[in-house]
Amino acid sequence: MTLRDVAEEAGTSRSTASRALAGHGYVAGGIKTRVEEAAARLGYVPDVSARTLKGRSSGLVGLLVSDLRNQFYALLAAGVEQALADAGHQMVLVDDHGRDEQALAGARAFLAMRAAGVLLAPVGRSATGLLVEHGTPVVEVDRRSGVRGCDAVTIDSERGARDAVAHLLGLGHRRIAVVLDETMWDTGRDRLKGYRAAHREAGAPLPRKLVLDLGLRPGDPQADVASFLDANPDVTAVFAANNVVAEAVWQELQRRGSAVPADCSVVSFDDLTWMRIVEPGLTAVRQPVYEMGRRAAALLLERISGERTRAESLTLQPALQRRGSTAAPGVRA
Amino acid sequence: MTLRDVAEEAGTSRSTASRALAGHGYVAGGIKTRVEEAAARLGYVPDVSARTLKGRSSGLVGLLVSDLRNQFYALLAAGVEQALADAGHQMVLVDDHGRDEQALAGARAFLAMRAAGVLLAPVGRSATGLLVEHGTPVVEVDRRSGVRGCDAVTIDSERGARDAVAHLLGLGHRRIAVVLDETMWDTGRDRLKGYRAAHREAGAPLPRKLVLDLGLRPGDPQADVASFLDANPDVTAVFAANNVVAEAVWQELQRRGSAVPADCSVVSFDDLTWMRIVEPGLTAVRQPVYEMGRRAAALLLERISGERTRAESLTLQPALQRRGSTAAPGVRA
DNA sequence: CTGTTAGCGCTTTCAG
DNA sequence: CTGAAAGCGCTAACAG
Repeated sequence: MTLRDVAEEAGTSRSTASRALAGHGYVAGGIKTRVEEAAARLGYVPDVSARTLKGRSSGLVGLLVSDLRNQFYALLAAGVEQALADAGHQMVLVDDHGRDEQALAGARAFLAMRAAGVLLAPVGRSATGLLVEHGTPVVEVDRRSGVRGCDAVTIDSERGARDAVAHLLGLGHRRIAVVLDETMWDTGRDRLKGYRAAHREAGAPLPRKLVLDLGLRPGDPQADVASFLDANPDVTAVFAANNVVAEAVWQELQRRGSAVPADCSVVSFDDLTWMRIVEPGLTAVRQPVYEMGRRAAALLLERISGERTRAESLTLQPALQRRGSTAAPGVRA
Repeated sequence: MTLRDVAEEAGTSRSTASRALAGHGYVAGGIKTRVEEAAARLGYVPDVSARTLKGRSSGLVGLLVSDLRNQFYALLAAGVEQALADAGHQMVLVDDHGRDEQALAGARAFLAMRAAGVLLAPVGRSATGLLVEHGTPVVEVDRRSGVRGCDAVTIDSERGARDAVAHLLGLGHRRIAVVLDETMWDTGRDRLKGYRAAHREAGAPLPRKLVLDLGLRPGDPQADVASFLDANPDVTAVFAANNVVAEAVWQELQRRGSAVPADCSVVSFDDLTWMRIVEPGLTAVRQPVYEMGRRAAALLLERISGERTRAESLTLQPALQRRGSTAAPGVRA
């Protein structure tokens, strides 16, 4: 079932059929409908490979994430898909499971399929580099690798963290722990910066040794949280730097029967479904994740279409969502 | 950067370079390494479109889901991606947002890119039909459209529902409501069947009018649950047929201050993260969703490779996960 | 306005 | 074992 068949069915040449279906170029009205009817009758579906080979874009856009099972990335992917589909593009989704080799393999696949552009949410630096080098339009999402020439959409991590910690300080907490799982990317680093900045701005002394870094592949994060809390019984509040560590913290507090917020207040960076369902609701820094996906895709589409050539960075603002998990030290919700 | 450049760099012909890189066909050892080095030096990435055009498969596999923001589908997609990536395929993910037109557009896109196969999780019947008609290998996941010739992986909905409701009946409940959002697919229908079968098997009379169908695009599901509960104050337990309605039910019980399980027991079909985090844990029918994605992809790969030509159906078994939300009527956890 | 021609990058006979 | 040649399906000049 090729264009040739359609042309024969309509009694015309392949080029005319091509023009009739593509819409550009001159075609007589009568012929045009005849070709369209023939195509419909035969159930003709144009071959993207042939079109791509001829120099036009594949219409495919790659999205690389580091863990699709994490609701954060799922939402991001949903936003990206939405914006791409509206523009008639397809999304090729690759999950690197946090491994740089897989990220590279994904990037190579994107190159091989001549992807119109790529969105990168994992950012091992190597994938970004490879793609940019080959001239593929790239937008980094959530994290930045520092490679020049690519667009980026991020969320103001420092600001979100500062707001969260300032909220706790405002309630009177002075022994606030921060729990994170990486400081190698700007997300983790900036959230730590925000934690410090909030203390500075409040004129509160920066507690020593209240930073717990679980690492990206923790054996048993909840156990680590447990021993940390055992070692620091004077902690009255915890700032969890993302949804994964927030879960570990929450579960551990539950396990040991700590009353939240009476014994310990909790704030999470990243606001997922369960945080508003649990009792008392978990105070969280809401990130516009779906929106971030949409905006990133939009930025990429501008690049692809050539409307814009200069790299652009967008920073979205998070918002603190106050719920029952935060109160003054010792106070019940 | 084409094969021609690599061939020139290696001082050989295109055909030889092709054979050297592809691995099949006769190539002298020395030449082979020379070509490989040249390719590496130039950063050559083969063009999938050209390869596809030449008759080989695109290596792309489509996945159509109805709502990626729903964690169920995100997990499914993650499982699919994992299995596909292991086999060297890429996943093109389309979200139809429950609209049949979008599903069709997605299916057409899959055809246009000559997808090696497609996994269908939304199953408006039309997409399945179109793909099967064109000879694309199709695996239906979670729901079946009834179209012949495609493989399927589903979860035993009736059995899961029966177990859940039998559990409630065993605890002594006799006024058990079932809340669902569709009965047009086998998922909804079978869960309703299971609800009835459990009553039958327990010799319990089937309550009249305790079936609440919220519909797929409910205005305000929680409000509907509220008026239903108002109208049926004698209900002592609720069986929620999926994670979406479970959330509405849970939130409404919380809003009205009903004690779970003392005032009302709850079971959900589909076990998400939040259900084990809330207090008391939500008893749920655990579906192996990620596994279902992997198995479905595996089935598809068998079809694609031609190892198997007969359609095959797989049914996975769910398992009831008992938590605090279910107890005998009137009993506190 | 329409048809002929060439060629995108690759693979694959088929001679050499 | 290697190279020349043809062609996958489509589009874009360029003649007619």
